Amino acid sequence: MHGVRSSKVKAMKRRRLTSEDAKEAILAATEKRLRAVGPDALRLQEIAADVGLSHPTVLHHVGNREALVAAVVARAMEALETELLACFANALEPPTLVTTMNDVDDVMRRRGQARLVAWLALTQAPGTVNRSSRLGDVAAALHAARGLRGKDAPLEDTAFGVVLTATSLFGLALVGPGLLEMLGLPADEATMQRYREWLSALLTKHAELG
Amino acid sequence: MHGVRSSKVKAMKRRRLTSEDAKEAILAATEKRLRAVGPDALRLQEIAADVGLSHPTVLHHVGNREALVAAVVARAMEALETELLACFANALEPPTLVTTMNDVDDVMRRRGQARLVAWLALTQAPGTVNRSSRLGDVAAALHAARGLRGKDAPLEDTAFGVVLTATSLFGLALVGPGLLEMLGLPADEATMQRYREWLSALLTKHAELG
DNA sequence: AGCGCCGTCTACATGATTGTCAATAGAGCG
DNA sequence: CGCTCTATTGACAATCATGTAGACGGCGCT
Repeated sequence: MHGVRSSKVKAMKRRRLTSEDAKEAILAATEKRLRAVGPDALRLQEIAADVGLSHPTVLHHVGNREALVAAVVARAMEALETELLACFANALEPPTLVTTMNDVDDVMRRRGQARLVAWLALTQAPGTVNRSSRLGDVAAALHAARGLRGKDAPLEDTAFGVVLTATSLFGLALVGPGLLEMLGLPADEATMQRYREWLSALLTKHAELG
Repeated sequence: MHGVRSSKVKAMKRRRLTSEDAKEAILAATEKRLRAVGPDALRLQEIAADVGLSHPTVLHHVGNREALVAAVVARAMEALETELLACFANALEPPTLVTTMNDVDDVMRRRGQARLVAWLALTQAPGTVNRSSRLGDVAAALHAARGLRGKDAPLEDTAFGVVLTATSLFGLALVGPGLLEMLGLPADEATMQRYREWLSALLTKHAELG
């Protein structure tokens, strides 16, 4: 029933990982399941099964369930911020704005970060968010770049552009297909791509005019 | 210890509700908790305590936990669609676009519908969404109204405007405060209001130009 | 008042999940 | 090869949530 690991008395081949490898595998498996089912539905047994261990071994490495979730969340948020900064760093020297949008969309959808953020927003108490974020610096840099091209506007204008991009692509990643279907649009990748281009054009036009 | 309802053998004043009243109270309490903690963390005992009943009584009225959640979700989605349609019905004769945005924002944030939708998007299997939505008709009506004022554009342009409004206000309701803080903006209601005005102006300008 | 329906309760059964513990067994090292 | 260290595990404990069973008791009806 248990495949390789049977309940025979003898001849059980245990594989033995280093502490680091085991913990890394456990964190990775937990993060995967966290994106899929959220923190409440996380089951130590399932995580252990994914890694190929028993659940007491998981507890041995991470302490308890709460610490495991906390560690994974911290790790994932760190990765998210790094990825987003990479997207906007490219935006400072933009081929066009749409490539930045595609990058952000890739982070949100393909890498599942939108689901992760949504889980946190829904389950974590407000105020548990990352306080010292480098995203503000990026917004300031974007604004400075705009200023160099002549037209300058209040800093808040640039920041609102970032808010628009982030919230819309975040929302689209979560409820995009359903929303498009409710509107009678095809809920396929081509439509999503056209929307991103449309949104880019909207913001670009706004930035070029007053 | 239990306040009114003690464990004394005699003299227990039971209040007796009609079947409809009890079920309504149970659904209302469940919906409230569903918004707060999500479907996984729903506890029949807590719902029962909110209503002032014991948990077997709750089960007596709703059958089982799964049916309870299903009933509440159906009810809430129905209400959500009605509320959104009301917002956009006013948008057909707009004082300005910003009032529609404020209405939608009120539905999403104040009434907590954004959290509800997010829970569903995260927990329900994709494709469980409401298929026959009247939202497509509203988008078509909006587009027709635009056409009457001269400038006409592809229908998708109007639909994308709805997508933008819905996704951005939805995302703002979920992660707005945290995002604003990360950008160095004050995460207060005034900033949110300015953002809605900014977004309205953006779309209005787009609609008036090509 | 007597009767019956049914909403409500207490008590219990059942299963799932987290966490503990002592024993087992790889792997490096003398 | 034997020894130590510790990753690993099965068995167990404790808690909790869902669901069941039977008794209790309002409340309407005759």
